[in-house]
Amino acid sequence: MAARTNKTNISECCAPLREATIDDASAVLLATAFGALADPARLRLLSMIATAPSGEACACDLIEPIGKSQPTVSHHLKILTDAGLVVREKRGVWAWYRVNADRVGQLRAVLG
Amino acid sequence: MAARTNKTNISECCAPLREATIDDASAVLLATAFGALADPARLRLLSMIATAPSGEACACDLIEPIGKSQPTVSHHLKILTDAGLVVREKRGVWAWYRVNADRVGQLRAVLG
DNA sequence: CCGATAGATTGACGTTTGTCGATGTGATGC
DNA sequence: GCATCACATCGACAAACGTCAATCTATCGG
Repeated sequence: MAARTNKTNISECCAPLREATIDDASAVLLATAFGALADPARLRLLSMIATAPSGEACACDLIEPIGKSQPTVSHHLKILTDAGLVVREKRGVWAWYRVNADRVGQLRAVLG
Repeated sequence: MAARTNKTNISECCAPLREATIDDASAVLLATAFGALADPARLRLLSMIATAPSGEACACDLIEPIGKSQPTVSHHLKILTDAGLVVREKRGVWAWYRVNADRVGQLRAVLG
């Protein structure tokens, strides 16, 4: 329940790892976020969305290049969305995804 | 076997996700690396090693704060080591770990 | 040598994850 | 209304993962 409610709670827990020992609660949130990046298919999805000329990609164009079934791709896109790494917008019959640069930047900052 | 042999193969696959669609082979390597960060205990271990005053931490000092058994902590340290995120040096009876800043920077660059 | 200690390895376990086929939902076109 | 298409959700299953107790391997101090 309510995956959408707490998906952005990482907002204030992004001090670089080297600056302070991370507490357990923040570690759990960050681990979930990095977990979203811990799959080849999701990395390629994220990359394909990020490199789309218009800045957004239709789910319909992502299925075939990934080489997985439609439910599987939908599943991966949901994980990326729940992690806040991409944003979904439904337009008509199609679902369009674009990268949430802020969230990606937060994870990047943790490694800084 | 030979986890140490191929742990640095990610060296040349670190173009930012937004610059080019990542190929499958690189995605697998990167996913493994991010997977090493996808666990709360490992994030805290990495953080504790990174924040150690001397730049390195003894495994013996990492077990109690993590609150997991010695084999479990050893297992997590192995995953971090195999992913190239930390370097292990055995001195006498003790194992000392320090962060591999280059590798962390590579992952950071992928999110750049 | 011998006992003690640090840490890695093994084996077993419950849980989580990735995957797919089948089905559900909601918009589009006729 | 009805058929169709894009996508999400469900249910099932195998593989991978996190965990611990038990054991093995070095190293050090007597």
